[in-house]
Amino acid sequence: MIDEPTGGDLSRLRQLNAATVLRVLRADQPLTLTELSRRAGLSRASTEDVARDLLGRGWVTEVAPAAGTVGRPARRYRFHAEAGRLLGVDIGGHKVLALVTDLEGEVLHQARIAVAPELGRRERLAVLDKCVADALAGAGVERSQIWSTGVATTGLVDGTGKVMLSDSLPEWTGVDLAAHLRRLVPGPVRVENDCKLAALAESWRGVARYAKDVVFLLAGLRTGAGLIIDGKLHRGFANWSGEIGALPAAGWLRAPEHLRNWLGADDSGDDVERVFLAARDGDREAMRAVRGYVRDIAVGASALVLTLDPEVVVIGGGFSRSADVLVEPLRRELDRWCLRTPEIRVSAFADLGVALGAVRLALEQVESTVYNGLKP
Amino acid sequence: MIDEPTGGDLSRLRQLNAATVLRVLRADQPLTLTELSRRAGLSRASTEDVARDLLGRGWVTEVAPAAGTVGRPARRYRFHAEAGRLLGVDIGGHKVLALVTDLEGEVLHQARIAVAPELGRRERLAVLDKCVADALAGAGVERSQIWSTGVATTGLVDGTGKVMLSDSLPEWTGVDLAAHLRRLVPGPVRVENDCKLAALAESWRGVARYAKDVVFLLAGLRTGAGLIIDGKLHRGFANWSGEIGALPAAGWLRAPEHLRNWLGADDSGDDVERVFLAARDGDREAMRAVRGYVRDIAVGASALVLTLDPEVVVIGGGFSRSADVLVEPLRRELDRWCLRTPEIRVSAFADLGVALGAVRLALEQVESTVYNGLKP
DNA sequence: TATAGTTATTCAGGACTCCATCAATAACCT
DNA sequence: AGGTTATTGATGGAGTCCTGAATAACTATA
Repeated sequence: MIDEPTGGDLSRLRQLNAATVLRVLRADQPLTLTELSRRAGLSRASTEDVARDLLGRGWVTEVAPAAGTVGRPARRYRFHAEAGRLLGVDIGGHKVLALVTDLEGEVLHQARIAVAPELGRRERLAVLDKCVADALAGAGVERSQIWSTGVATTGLVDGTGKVMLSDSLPEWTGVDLAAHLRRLVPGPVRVENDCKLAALAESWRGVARYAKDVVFLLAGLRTGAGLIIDGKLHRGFANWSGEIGALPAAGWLRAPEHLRNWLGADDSGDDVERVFLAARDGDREAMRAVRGYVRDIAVGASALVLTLDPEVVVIGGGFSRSADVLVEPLRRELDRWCLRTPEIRVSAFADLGVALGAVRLALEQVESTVYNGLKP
Repeated sequence: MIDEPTGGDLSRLRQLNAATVLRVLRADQPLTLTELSRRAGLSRASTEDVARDLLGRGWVTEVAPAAGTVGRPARRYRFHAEAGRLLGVDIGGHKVLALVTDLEGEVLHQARIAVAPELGRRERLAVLDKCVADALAGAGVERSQIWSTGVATTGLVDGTGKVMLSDSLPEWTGVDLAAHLRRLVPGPVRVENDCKLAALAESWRGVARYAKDVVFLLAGLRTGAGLIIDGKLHRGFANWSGEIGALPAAGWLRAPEHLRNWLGADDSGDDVERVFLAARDGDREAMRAVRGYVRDIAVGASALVLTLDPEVVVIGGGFSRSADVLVEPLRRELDRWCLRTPEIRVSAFADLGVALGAVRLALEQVESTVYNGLKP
């Protein structure tokens, strides 16, 4: 959050203290000055000073005092989440999803538009524009109120917000999403790969909240991974981290074949669910197909786990709806290969995870400017 | 380095400033006050104040003014590396190595004792004691001058400094090295796995100095890995990171067989070098053996690279002496599997790398206490 | 209903750290 | 010996934090 705690000016100290007060306040909501000062490690007097300052800048607001307490009722403050809005967008193969949230990441409105995977670039961008407009309208928010935007997309993304490579959407390669979004909304725009953002969401407010090191598996017809290392999203030198699936020995390329074979010729994407349903009902062939799928997935997953030794593995993506059929076999397979099998948890975000990660990306941007500067 | 930049007291600001001045000073050595103030971002007056403070505490010393400059010669300061000593120990299968350094990590003396791999636990610990004593005597340093100690050992280490598992030295499992060393020297003692520390050394003052993400491969009859992620040593939840070798699909278990087969029945460890020499001389069979070895190693290495997308891969360990025969084939194999092949570099530490990593571990301990507190 | 008890708030005084500025000082070069 | 250049030292002012005493608001109890 803070770039370099290099010390310096007196005002720098005030900045740091203001930042901690804000952080404490955001950790749990309405606090009295005395509580605040205790948790921030400052004297009451200074805390008051800082609070007045933050109040003036619009970062915090006052809440009605709590009733029914002994003594003079204390003023209570909370983080002013309504001061600005965040936009998080998930551009997937089958849908575009836009979330408008407050500065806490609380979702105010979501808009969703289904699209065909074979849709062209221009048309997809048009859908994106429409979806963002819908979300803003639904939340009753002007474009100008958006402080920061996060965008998730399939494919690998470079540092500037351009899509470098997308094998599921060939037409998508080369799109400069950051530039496109910047025309729509003010404030910074950051773009990132969908797996990575789903991982970020899980470590932010998902099932991996308290873990420092997390492996997130996006399980679907496409298999992907996102890594949280030391509490932060790991990107790597050229943003190609987590691409273990490219290694044939990892088994991820072959894995979905087991499911497709069971389905037969009709390979329409949405039908894959049927295998899991059948397996749950005890269909022998379906169970075998699922087992084969898991066995293949598990090799790559084990490679990730053995490399990083994470605290928890999170299963997300389309197949996570059928996680009850997947988790136990996966655990058994990981037990087979790993020195220490991490906890396995299933995402609880349904198909919102990626978009929430995008929101988190937007929020990180805001936090980084807040915590060193407190300018806005 | 700094736990929580929580701000707080006025004295905290002074601490931060003192820490930055020290950091600046350590980055490159003798500096005048004006230079120091410029780089630390403080006013000259404050810098002087801080410098006087640090001088009084023994953290910096004065150097003779530079001659041949115009104007009044400025006082020059440098980090007082002689204020304390560090001890770094590498306990390997075939040798015990102890380094005594100053606070910059400059080696004052090294002591080395060769041991047989089959040596028992008590005897090995006795050798360790001897080696430490030799190193101290050779450097002319009293035990009491040692501020901090780092220990590298084969096998996996738990958080308290106990060896949890060592397959190369079965008798070693369960040894409480931290406790043992604490009886020998004052100050904190930290213990870590040898691969991890070799990686740390490379990112500290080795060939991976400027990289944020590094995969270090310890190539020898045993293959291992250490990971630097975001500039820090990655340990994982239970300190089992980098153990990709446990996965059969990674090929690391099988890899040395290629070399052993060429060598024939006489499998004495030191002879492996012969394969590489023969391969360099053009022996067809030897070349085939080396190629097979590299092909197997490369699968696991690719798994690490694809997972993390590091900037550089460093080859260390016993075989790094023959790196000229290994690097090119390895690069070709990585090209085959990886989306982006990182730079490949060869360690320049010969067999000192692990011990230097141990020194770095000791130094980190000192830095963490220095930068928040400045007590000693 | 009045008073004691409890907790928050407000205010003033004191201490510490940093900065800007200016005069004094020291060494080197010509 | 004088000029040049840079450092050193001292002073005053500003910003921030802390402590402690006085005041304010509300509850509980007689």
